[in-house]
Parts: sequence; structure tokens; C-alpha cells
Amino acid sequence: MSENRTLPSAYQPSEVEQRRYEQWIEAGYFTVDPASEKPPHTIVIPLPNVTGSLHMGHALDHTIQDAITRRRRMQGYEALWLPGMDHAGIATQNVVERQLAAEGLSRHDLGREKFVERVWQWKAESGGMITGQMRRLGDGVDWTRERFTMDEGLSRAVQTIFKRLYDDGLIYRAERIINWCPRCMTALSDIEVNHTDDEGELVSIRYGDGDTSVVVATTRAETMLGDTAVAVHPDDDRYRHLIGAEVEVPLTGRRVPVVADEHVDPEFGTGAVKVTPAHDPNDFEIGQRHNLPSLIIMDERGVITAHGPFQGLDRFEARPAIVAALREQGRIVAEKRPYVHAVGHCSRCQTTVEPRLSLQWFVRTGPLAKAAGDAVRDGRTRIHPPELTKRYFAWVDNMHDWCISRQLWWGHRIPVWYGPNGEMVCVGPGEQPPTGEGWKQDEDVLDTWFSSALWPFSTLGWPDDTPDLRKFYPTSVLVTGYDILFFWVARMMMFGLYAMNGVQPFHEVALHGMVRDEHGKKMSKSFGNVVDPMDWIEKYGADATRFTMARGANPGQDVPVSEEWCAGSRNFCNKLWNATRFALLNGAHTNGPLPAADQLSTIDRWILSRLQAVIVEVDRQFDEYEFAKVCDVLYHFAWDDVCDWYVELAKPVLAEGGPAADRTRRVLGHVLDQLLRLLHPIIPFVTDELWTALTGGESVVIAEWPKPDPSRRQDAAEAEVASLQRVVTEIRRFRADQGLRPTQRVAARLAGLGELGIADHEPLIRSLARLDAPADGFTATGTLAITGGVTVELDTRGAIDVAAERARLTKDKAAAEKEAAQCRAKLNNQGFLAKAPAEVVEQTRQRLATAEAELERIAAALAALP
RNA sequence: GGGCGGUUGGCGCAGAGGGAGCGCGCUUCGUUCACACCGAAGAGGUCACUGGUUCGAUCCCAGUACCGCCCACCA
Repeated sequence: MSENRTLPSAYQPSEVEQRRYEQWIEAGYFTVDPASEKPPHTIVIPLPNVTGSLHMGHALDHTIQDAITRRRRMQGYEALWLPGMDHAGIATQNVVERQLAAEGLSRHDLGREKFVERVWQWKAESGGMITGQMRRLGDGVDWTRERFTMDEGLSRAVQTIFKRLYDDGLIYRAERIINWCPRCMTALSDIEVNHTDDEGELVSIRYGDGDTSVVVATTRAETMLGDTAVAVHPDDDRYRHLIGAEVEVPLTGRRVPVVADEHVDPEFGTGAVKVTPAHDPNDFEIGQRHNLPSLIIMDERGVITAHGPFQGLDRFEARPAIVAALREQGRIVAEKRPYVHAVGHCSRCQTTVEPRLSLQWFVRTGPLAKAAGDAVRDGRTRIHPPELTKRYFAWVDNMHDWCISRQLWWGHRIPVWYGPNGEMVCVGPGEQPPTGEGWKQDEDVLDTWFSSALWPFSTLGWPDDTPDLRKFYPTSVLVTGYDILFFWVARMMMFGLYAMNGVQPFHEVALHGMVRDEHGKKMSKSFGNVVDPMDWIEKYGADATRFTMARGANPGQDVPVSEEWCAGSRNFCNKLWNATRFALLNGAHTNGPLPAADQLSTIDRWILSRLQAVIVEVDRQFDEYEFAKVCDVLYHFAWDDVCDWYVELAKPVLAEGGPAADRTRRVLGHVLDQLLRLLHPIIPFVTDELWTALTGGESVVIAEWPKPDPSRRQDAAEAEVASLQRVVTEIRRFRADQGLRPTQRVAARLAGLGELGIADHEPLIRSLARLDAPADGFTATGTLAITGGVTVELDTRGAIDVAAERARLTKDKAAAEKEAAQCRAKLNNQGFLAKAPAEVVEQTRQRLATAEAELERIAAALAALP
């Protein structure tokens, strides 16, 4: 039953949102039941950092996931959207270390245990910001299943998979060149390093003397302290005689061999390269191939440790100092010159990364990455939009081994114990670590992405065989930005396939773009164009914010947003509000069955037919993750078809009352009911408020998703209303050109409506175009001929602008002539007639006919002008 | 150095081998009994450039220019 409440004349989001959200949670709409008979639909949230707060990117990401999940729920799925947060190793440790620094302490003052305690304490106090923000956005997540990557269950999952990978030989410990951040003092994986084109200086240095001298070029002179060879290309005639000889490295005086290696590019620099195996990844490999020693000359802070005058200098101080010393010795043979090259920076703190030889843990990615690639190759997981699959393959097919150990305290500690005699034991969950003198656990923790990679199944209870895991794995779709395809998606694929014995973690991956400002610029603090979604929610409402996001979300494309557009979305919500308000004031309802088509007016059949088309289209676009199109279709249906036309056409019927009005009230109720359901996934708050008011139902959250009903398709009614719209628009246009005010009533005589089959609608046309019946003294002073044989004679005495009307007709004439000429040219073209499809030819004929009719009409209208 | 994407009205973006669309902005008119967070009407584009395929290209192909993104161990 309809509550028939009176609504205020403008939508006030703040009043509605909090109340609705609490209601939803209290009712448990978002809590799933693994025992349900319904088919599952699962999305796991791209876990935000516990240190973070929601930004525009989250608003987009969450809007999409919530929309998908809400629609599935309405469609009858057991729809789970699982929330949680990431412990964010380095980021969180940095935050707490900064706090400590403010107290004049370092983490070492506390010690490991106390420090980790302190981080947990920080998490308890400030880690919950995102949770509150998600509620504001309206995220329909199952809070009862919220997870944290450091909680007990997930830690067990981490330990389990580590042990399994270790036992399978897919995790190993080795001394390798890794990316080292001298500020964070930890190893980084390849993807935690950002490369930028930095300006360096290339200096040429002479090694050796006389016959056995060779000039090498380098941008990193300081590493020469660790040189253990010079390399040249084996086929380079300039240096062939030197291969096997020894040259003396300046400053250190070390005598090092000249080795031949394919890696050296004879075209670059001098064609000879100094080799520093401990501080350069290429050199390391050369060193491996030629059995060269690796000399570590820097400590973990980037300070020179090699004996001599440079000891104790920072790497960036050492460089000019060493160049100066070399110059003094006459070793610099060419002046240094500027040289732009890619330099790695820590993605956390932007410090220049130092390649460093050290003992770390690695995941052997080969077989895992192969499986991750195959799952996409054979279609078990589909990536949307498909263009991005190439990037995915490029990544998984060329993956290096993944360095997973981090020299931090906050994170999952590596479950490996070392014995007094060099023993190494990997301890699985539930197993007792070895005890006794000299046994020690590895000091390092795992890369934060290691636990993130387990997210789609660790959150569902893995490694246990839980009801949740059985019901909700594999997940249905993973929604995230394309920027995180490598960081996260590829790794979840690797670990998911591995842990779940070849079952892929998600059926589909839907990638969206980055949120940008209204000029397509990246949002960044330095540009000052960052917008906080909470500000928009405050000002325009969560629905408006969500609609703005969804409306810009084309698959894989960046999403430009601006406050103006958000205001537009707010206007749209208000439009819906007022349309429903109008409906309620006029007794629209959803009680009883919808009248059969043959009992309904053309207008009613038309809007139901349009609704039908909209349902089909919305479903299609939803399934393709085309959220911008979903919004577009619904926006125009709601605003143009329902508000601007249907409501206006219905007004006279409602005013008249009687059975016709009763039927229209039912139809209007139905159309709004369905429209609100279709919009609910995107704008949940306002639709729930309106839908419950309109239908008296419990909540649109649990309402059924509209189903297509082809029997409501009425082409004839659509054509009829299209004609009616055309006639009304033409008359309004004529009136405007005549200088008549929109509301001014004018007497008019209409003729020829029958030819368009809309004679019945004359009263409606008169009402929409504000035309009175001709009365005594009627004088036709303006005549409008409309294509299709309709003529309208108006009594516009006192308000005619002949010049404007002539100008308009002249312009129309030019357009019609151009159109006609185009069509004629085509129809005179033999090739066109022979090869074009029949329907295109026919279409062209009709266009020509229409254009000719239009020309006739214009000629007549021009002649009729005074 | 590789790979990918873009170039459509003032701005931001859709689009399909055969009639150039949307939002915002802009112009004119409007205090009608849902809404001025509104209504009506309108102006505005040789769809980057060059060549090719085709009866027909803004849409397909090749090349050019400019912009953007991703990947990358050439000192």
C-alpha cells in the first residue's frame, strides 16, 4: 500500500543517507548466507591501505562494485561484496616511525615486539577512517566478513602458502642484485620502483696504462671502487687484443681482467664497460658468466664502506669526489657530458634506488606466471576491456622472479628458522619451530603484496575448506584500476591458481581508469586539483557523487570529473525526486496488476514500450561494464521520456479523472517503480527513499530487478508518439520564431493530423502547444506547414516576427536542399544501386522523399508569409 | 629503446562502413497547478594531416604530426 507521504519539494540527501544506511545494515541486506540456494555472486574489494582514506579513485571503484553487487542481489543472486584492508607494510611502518620520531624515538629504541604492538595500537585508533567513509558512500558490503591482511586467519593462509611454495621449490633464498631503498632500508620488488628520466653525467675514465689501457664510460663513477673487470664485445676489433689481459683500476689499484661479453654494446660510449657485479644488475650477470668476485662497497644507507679516502661518504657525495680525484690523476679523458637516462626511485619515498647485492627470498615466478597467462589465454578469466589483455600478457610472460623479503618489522614474518650449523627449516602453520641453542627465525617480513595476492580465497577461509570458500570461490568479477593490473591482479592469478589447484580466482576482471580533473589532468597535490569525495557527498549527496563517477566510467578509460558535473548529477536526483513527488500527489500507485495493453491509451502504451527498451538496454550495458551507457540510457529515459513528455502528456488525463486517469495512475506508478529499481544500483539512497514512498515496499535493495517483457513492445504507439512530438515541437518552434511567449495562449486551427494518424491527440497537442480553439473573429495570420501534411493556422495578431520566420525557413530550405542533393547523387550512382544493400537504398529513397516534402512545405510556408 | 591508446562543436567525452551525438557552457523566451537543482526554442563541428581500399570513409588500412600511458638492467 502506498503511504502517500508528502515529500518536500527538494531532495535533501543528508537527511536520508545516514538513516537509510543504518536501516540496510540493521536489516542485514548485505550479509550473505553460504547455505543459500541462490547462485553466488562474489566481489572482493581491492583492499585499501589501512593508512589511507578514500579518494576519488575509491569512489569510482566502489561505485562500480556496489552497483554490480546491488544489481546481482536484485537479480536473485547471493551477492557478496567482501570488504577489508591491507596492512600496507612500508606505508604503515613509515607512519608509525614518523610518530615515534616526533617523540624523539626510533623503532630500534622500542625493539621489534614493542614496535609491532605500537603499530597495532595505531591501527586500532586511526585505522578505521575508511570504514566510515565507505558507509557514507553507501557501500553495500558484508561487514560481518570484513578482513585485515594481518588478522589471524589471513596470517595462517600466508604461512600455509609460503610453506607449500617452499616445499615445491617455488620459493628460494639467494644472493642477488635487488632494488634497495637506502631510506626505507629494505629491498623492493621491481614494481615498487618507479623509473624517471633523470639527468646524469657520463664521464669517460681511462683504466690501465700504455698498451693495456682502455677507456670506459659511466654515469656512476662511485661504483668503480667495486669494479672487478672491464668488459668488451667479443667481436670488437678495437679491443680484441686486450681480452684476457689485466688492467689497473684507478684509485683502487686493483688489477682486473678484460672479459669478452655479448652483453656489451660496441656502439655505446667507448664500447668498453666497467664491471661492478655487486652494484649493477647487468654487471652482476656478467660477473656470474665470468666468475668475477663481487665487492660490496656501500652499506645499507648508501654510504661508501670501501677502504680509502672515500669511506664514509654518501654515494652522492662520493661521485663528484671520485671524479675530482680521477681528474687530478689525469684519468678523465673526455669532459663529462649531460646524459638523460632512466633512474629508479622508491615508490614509497622517491629516494633513488640502489641496486644492491644481498641475500633475499624470492618467488620463482616461471611456472606460476605461465599458469596465470594460460588462464586468460584459454578464457577461464576474461579481461574487460579486451585491449588490456595484451598488457597483461606482456607482464606475465616476462616476469622476473619476485623478491618477497622486506627488511621491516610490520608484516608477516618469514616462517623460516636457521640453525646453528646453517640448517634452514620452513615452519608451517601449527608446526613447532625448532628449539634449542642457536636457532633463530628469519628477521624479515614478506612484501605486503604477498598477502594481497591471497585475498580472493584467504578472505573466504582458505586454507580451511569452509562453506564460504565452497560457495563464493571463484569470485565473479574483480573490479579495479588498470594501474594495478600488475601489482595485484597478476599475482592473485598466480597464487589463486596455485593454491586452489588450478581454479582461477575470478571469472572476469573489469578494469576502469583513473579519476582525473575536468581537463583530463591527473589529480595531484602539486597541481592542487585534488578533490575529496567526502566534500562532494557533504555538498551534493552520495548519490550525486556516485552518479558522477558511473556516468564517466567507460571501460578502461580515465574518468574526468568536476564539481559542475556533480551538481548536474544532484540535479538529476532532484528531478527524480520531483517526478515521484508529482506522481504521489496525483495518486500514482503500484497496486494491482498493470492493465492489459488493449485497455491502455497510446500514451501509456508508448511509455511502457519505451521502458521495455530501456530495461533491455540497461541489462546489455551492465553486462558489458558500460556504466557510462547505463547512466546515459536511464538519464535520458527519466528526464526526456518520463518527465518532459510522459508526465506532461499525462497531466490532462489525470486532471480529467475517470477510468482513464485510474489506468494512467497505475502506469505512472509502474514506470517509476521500475525506473527506480533500475537506478538503484547506481544511486541507492534516493531511489530507496522514493521507491518505499511510492510502493510501500520494504526496500528497493531487496526488490526484484526488472525483467524484460517483450509483449509490452508497441512499435505503433512509439511511432504515433514520435509524430505527436514532432508536431508539438514544430509548433513550439514556430511560436518561438513568431515571438510568442511560451505561455501565451493563441487561437489556432489544425488540419491534417489524420494523415499522421494522430487526430485523436489534437487536445493533447493543443494543450502542450498552448493553442486555443478558433473562436469568433479568428484570423489566421501565421501558417505553419509541417512535414506529413499537417498545417496549423494561428491567430497571432499583435506578435508576429515575419523576418525571423523567413530567416528560419530559408535556413531550413538550405538544409533540405543539401539533403535532397546528397540523396539524389547517391541514387544516380550505378555503383551504389548495384552494391549497396537494398535497405540502404530504400532508406535513401525515403530520405529523399522526406526532403522533397520538406521543401514543398517550406515553399508553401514562405508563400504564406505576408 | 619497446608496447599500447588518443586526436569528433568552447570544455569533457560517446559513436557506427551509408542520415554528425551526449553532458556542461552559450543565445533567446518563460514567475503554468512536480522540480528555477526548472521549462520551451536555438546557435555551434570540412570528425588532426596525407595517401590507399570501397559505389561510398569521420568510421577500415598505411604513413605523418602532436598528446598521453605502460613496460624496460644498455654503462
